[in-house]
Amino acid sequence: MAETGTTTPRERYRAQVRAEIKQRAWEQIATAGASGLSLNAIAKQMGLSGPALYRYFAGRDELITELIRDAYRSLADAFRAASAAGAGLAGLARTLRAWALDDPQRYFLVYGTPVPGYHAPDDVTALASEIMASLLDASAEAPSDGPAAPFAAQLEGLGRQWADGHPAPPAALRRALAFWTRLHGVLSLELAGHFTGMGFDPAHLFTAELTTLTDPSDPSDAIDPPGGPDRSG
Amino acid sequence: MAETGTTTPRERYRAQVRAEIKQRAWEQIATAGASGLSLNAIAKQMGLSGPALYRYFAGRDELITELIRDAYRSLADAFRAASAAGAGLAGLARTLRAWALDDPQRYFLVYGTPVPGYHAPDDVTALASEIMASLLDASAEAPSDGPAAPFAAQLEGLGRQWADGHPAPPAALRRALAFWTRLHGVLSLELAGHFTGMGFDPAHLFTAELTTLTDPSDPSDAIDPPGGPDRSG
DNA sequence: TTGCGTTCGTTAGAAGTTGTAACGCACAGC
DNA sequence: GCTGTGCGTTACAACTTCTAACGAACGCAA
Repeated sequence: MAETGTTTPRERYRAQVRAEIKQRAWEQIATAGASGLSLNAIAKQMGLSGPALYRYFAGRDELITELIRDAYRSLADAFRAASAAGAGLAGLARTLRAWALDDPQRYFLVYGTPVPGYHAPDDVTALASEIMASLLDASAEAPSDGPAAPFAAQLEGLGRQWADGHPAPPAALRRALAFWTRLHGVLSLELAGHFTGMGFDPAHLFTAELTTLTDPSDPSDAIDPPGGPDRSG
Repeated sequence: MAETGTTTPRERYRAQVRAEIKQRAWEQIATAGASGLSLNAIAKQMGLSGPALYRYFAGRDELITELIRDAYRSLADAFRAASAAGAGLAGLARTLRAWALDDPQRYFLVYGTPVPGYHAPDDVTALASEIMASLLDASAEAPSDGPAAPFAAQLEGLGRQWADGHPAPPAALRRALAFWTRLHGVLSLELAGHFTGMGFDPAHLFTAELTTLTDPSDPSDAIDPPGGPDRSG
């Protein structure tokens, strides 16, 4: 079953050790955050000396970059799978939230505080584009008629730039952007613990914000219920 | 003008050195992030030996906690000043964005990736409540009639919990929450550089999201323009 | 099966970090 | 002017990342 292809024993061993290093790194990150990741501690856990790990990763930065890459790939895969299963914007939102709650620090590795000097390698930005492409696919499903809004008009033809030349109308771009920023806004604050002790269920806030995206004219969870004050006067 | 009160020369000197340490720390954080903060480097910059700083801060953690405290206080002050100047939700949004852009790492110190083990001291949560109070003040200004939405209904009487017993109606709580999460969503992604190279102005996206808060029924930047598809069929 | 070469893990060490301990000096207040 | 508190020092321990040099083990090929 394990059709590993033409890999030498050394390559297999190397891949296995690299995988174990990354797994231990994930465990460490989950409990101490990315800044608390220690190569030496990982080596000790594996019964190795510190410098041994440098045979597998050039250094701490490369390991973290690899973890970021895996995190992006994981989210991109989840989105692609959801898309393939026919999930719409709501399905993607559920996928995103489940992915985030599954490992909050993994979410923060992708969308959290950036290191000022760090610049993501090209393949990572490619994965980001793939994620955006799945999002645009789902955003384009819902029909968009009516005149283009001022900001949306600014988005004309930007799909080519974002996601592998995705040809999406401005309204879809606007919707995808709102999906991203609003759900990230709720999720990141929830995962950071800023809602603890506030007495409401973050999941409800998440779905309420989702509703503003999938059903913009649905008043059920709008900011202002219908029949508000007459603003024309 | 400088009514320092009854402070001994030693106290004044101590306060001055502490202030200089914090200032250098802010500079370091701005260029290398919070994880790149080094007490030794600060000491060298000030012409001191490493352990000298431990007379002023118990350790790295206490210094960072103090910086977080200052960051919270800074935002709370900015919000209070804006509120006192009669700023509404839009004014608070402008204040927030200017405060964030002024020092992105300071923003991330407050709303960025949390350290798993860290728990904020009580006075910091009190400042968070004060920020929330300013937000609720502005949120309560706009009248809210109509039936309470499902999620908003869950927020009944929660103002007492959030912000110094602030008596706000559910709709105001809902609005404040949306203000917080939506603007944070846009701001944090912008500051993290996730919009770079996408070809649109993050400021426009910010104001577009703000419009959904201050003018929920304004179609100008809504997700779906008016006259959308008939969803009842 | 017998080499040979790549790869791996080791120890040693440099340069950095946080943080503690002990010492001396200088300053402020009495 | 004396005295004690507070400050800065050096020395040190324990940790980190990361390099260098060495030896052993392993796979492959003849």
